[in-house]
Amino acid sequence: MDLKHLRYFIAVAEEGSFHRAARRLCIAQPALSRRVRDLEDELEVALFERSSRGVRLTAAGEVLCTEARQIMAQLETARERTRLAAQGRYGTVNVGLTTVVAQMRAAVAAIGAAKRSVAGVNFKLHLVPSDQQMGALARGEIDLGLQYRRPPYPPGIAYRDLRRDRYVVMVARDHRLAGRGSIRLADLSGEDMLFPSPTLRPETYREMLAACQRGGLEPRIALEAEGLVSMVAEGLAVSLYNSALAASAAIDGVTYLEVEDLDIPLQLAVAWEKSRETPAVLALVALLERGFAGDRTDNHTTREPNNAG
Amino acid sequence: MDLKHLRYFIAVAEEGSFHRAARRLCIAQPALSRRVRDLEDELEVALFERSSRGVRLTAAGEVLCTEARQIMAQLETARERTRLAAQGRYGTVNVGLTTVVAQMRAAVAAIGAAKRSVAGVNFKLHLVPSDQQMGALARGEIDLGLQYRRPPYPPGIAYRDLRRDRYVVMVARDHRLAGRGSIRLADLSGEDMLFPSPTLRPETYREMLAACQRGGLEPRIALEAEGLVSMVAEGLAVSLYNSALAASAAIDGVTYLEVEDLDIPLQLAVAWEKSRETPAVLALVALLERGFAGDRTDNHTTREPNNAG
DNA sequence: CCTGGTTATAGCGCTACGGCATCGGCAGTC
DNA sequence: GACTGCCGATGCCGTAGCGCTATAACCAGG
Repeated sequence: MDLKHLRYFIAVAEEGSFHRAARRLCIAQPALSRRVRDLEDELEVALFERSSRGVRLTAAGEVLCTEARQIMAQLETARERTRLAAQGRYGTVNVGLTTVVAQMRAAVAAIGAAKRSVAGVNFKLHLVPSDQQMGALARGEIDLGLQYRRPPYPPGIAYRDLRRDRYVVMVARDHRLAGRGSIRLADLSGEDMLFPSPTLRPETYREMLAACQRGGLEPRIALEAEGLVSMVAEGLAVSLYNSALAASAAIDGVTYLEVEDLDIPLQLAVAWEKSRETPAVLALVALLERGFAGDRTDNHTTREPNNAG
Repeated sequence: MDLKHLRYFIAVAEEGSFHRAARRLCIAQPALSRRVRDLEDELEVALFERSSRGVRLTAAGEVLCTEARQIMAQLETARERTRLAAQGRYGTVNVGLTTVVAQMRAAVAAIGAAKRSVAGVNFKLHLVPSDQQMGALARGEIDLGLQYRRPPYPPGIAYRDLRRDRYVVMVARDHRLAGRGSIRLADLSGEDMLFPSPTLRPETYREMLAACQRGGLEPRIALEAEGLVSMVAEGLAVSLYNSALAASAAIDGVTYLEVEDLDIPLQLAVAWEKSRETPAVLALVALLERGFAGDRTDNHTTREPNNAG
C-alpha cells in the first residue's frame, strides 16, 4: 500500500470520476486507472463500482476513504511536527535533575515557565544523581542536566552556572550550638556528623574532608549519608547542608547555622550536550538563567535571617 | 514522503544502525543509507546523528519516529477496516425510513438489535419519504429503505415483505360513528376526509379513490394530507390511518374504527440495491424479518380490541 | 446511427530504487 | 603505531514500476 495510491484513490473518490481525478492530479487517466486497480488488487477488495458514466464508492471504499484522509492528515502533521522539532518548537526535552535541585522552587518554577512559553514542547523530568548526569547527557538519555557541579566539564558538554550556594550546618533545635547563628568548623569538634560517602561521591568527600581539616576539625563520621534531617532532629548527628534548602528543610526540631570558615562553593549549573543543543534547550537555559538572575553570586554577604526558633 | 521511506526510517531508528536495519529489511546497507538520506533531504531536517559506530536519533528524528509509528499503525487499521467493510462487518449502513416506519416500535427495535449484534457497524437513520426511497437507493444515498410499498420494484432492487397492515378510520371520540367498532365505507358518506394527495402520492390516491368508489363512497376531501390527528380530534375531518399506528396515535379525543370493505393491503417492506448488498445489510434484513415474524400476514382476522373509550 | 462521455488495455520510455564494489573514519587490539 | 573490524557514505549499473500516448469497449443522448 503506497501513499501515492492512497492519494490517487482519494482523488477519484472525491471527483467520482477517473477522468476528472486524473486532471486534478495532473496525470493521464489510464495511469490512474492502473494505480487504483493495483490498490484494489492488493487489498483484494473492490473500492469502486464502475459504470460507463463514472464511478461510485463501495462500502469498503467509503471506509478506506475516510481512513486514507486521516492518514494523509496525520502525515501532514508528522511533517509539520518534525520540522518544528528541528527548530526546537515541538517534542520532548528530557531534563535530568538531582533530588536536591528537584526541591528548589526556582528550578521547578523555571521549568514550568518554559513549558508554558515554549508551546508544543513537553519537558519531561527525570531524577538523575549528579555523578550520572554527564553519562546520561552523553548517551542522550537526557537533553539537559541540572545539578550542583563546578568545572571541569567533559568535552562536548556546554554549561551555564546559575547560582552559588554555601554549606550550613543543620543541628537539632535543642543542640548546644543552636541559636549561635554562625559558628566555625572547629566548634563541631566531637560532634557525630553525617558526611558525604567516599565511594558514592569521592570528590565531594575529599574536598569536604580537606576543608574540615583546614578549619581544625577532624570529623567524627556517624554515617556516610547526607540530607537525613530526621536524624539531625533526633540529635543523633549534625549535618552539612545546602543553604538553598536549609530554610525549607527546617522542619520541627532542627535549625541551621552558618559556617564562617567553610569556603567550599556550591555551584548550581545547567549542562547540555553541544551536539544536541536545540532552541528548546537554549530556551530553557535562558529561562533558568533569568530565573536565577537575582542570586547568581554567592550571597554569603547578604545572609537572610536565621529562621530557627 | 514515501511509506517505504518511513518504514526504513523506523527500522534504522529501532536498530540504531544502518547495517542491522538493512539486514532486517532484507536490503543492502547502501540502499538504506540513500533512502534515509532522501527522507532527510525532503524534510530538510537531520533525523540521525551519524558516527562511526552507529546512529542516534536527533530530536526531530525522535518526533518523526513516534509519528511514523502511528501512521504505520493507522495504515494497518485502515487495511483491516477496509477488509471488514467489504465483508460488511465495519462501516456505516445508511437506513432510510418513512416517518410512519420511524414511529413503529418493532422497526426501531430491530435496528437497535442490529447495532448491537453487528459490532463495528454503525446504522445511520435518515427520514426518506416513500416516493424518494428508490431513487435514494439507486443514488447510493441509503443502503436500505424501510417503507410501506407493494411490488413492482425497480430492476436491481431486492426487497423483503415484513408485515401487512390495513387501513382503519380515525374519528373524533364524540363522532357519531365512534363506538361502532367497525363500519363500511358507505358509512362515511358526507364526512369531510383527509385524503392522500394526488400530486404527492398519485398511486395511493388513485387506489384509494377507486376503493372508496367500489364501496359506494364518493369521498369529500377536506385536505390532501394524512396523519393529522389533531384535525381529527377537533372533529374537522375523519382520516384513513395505518392500523399499526392507530393504537399509538389514539391520543385524547380520537378513536379508530375498522373498515370492513376496504381491501387495500398496507405492505411494510425493506428494500436494498442488489449491487450494494453487504453482509451488514443482509444481517439487518434478517433481523427485521425475525422481528416481524409474528405478524407477517395481515391480521384482519385476529383483530385486537378497540381501545377507544 | 452517430457523437461524446466514460473506463480499460497495450506498448514504450524514463526515473527511482536496489545491488555490488569500494572508500573513509573510528575504536579496540596486538 | 600499524592492524583489524565495524560503521556509514559514495559510485556505478541493471531493473521494475510508473506515467505517457494511442486505442478499444461500453453506454447514453441526440
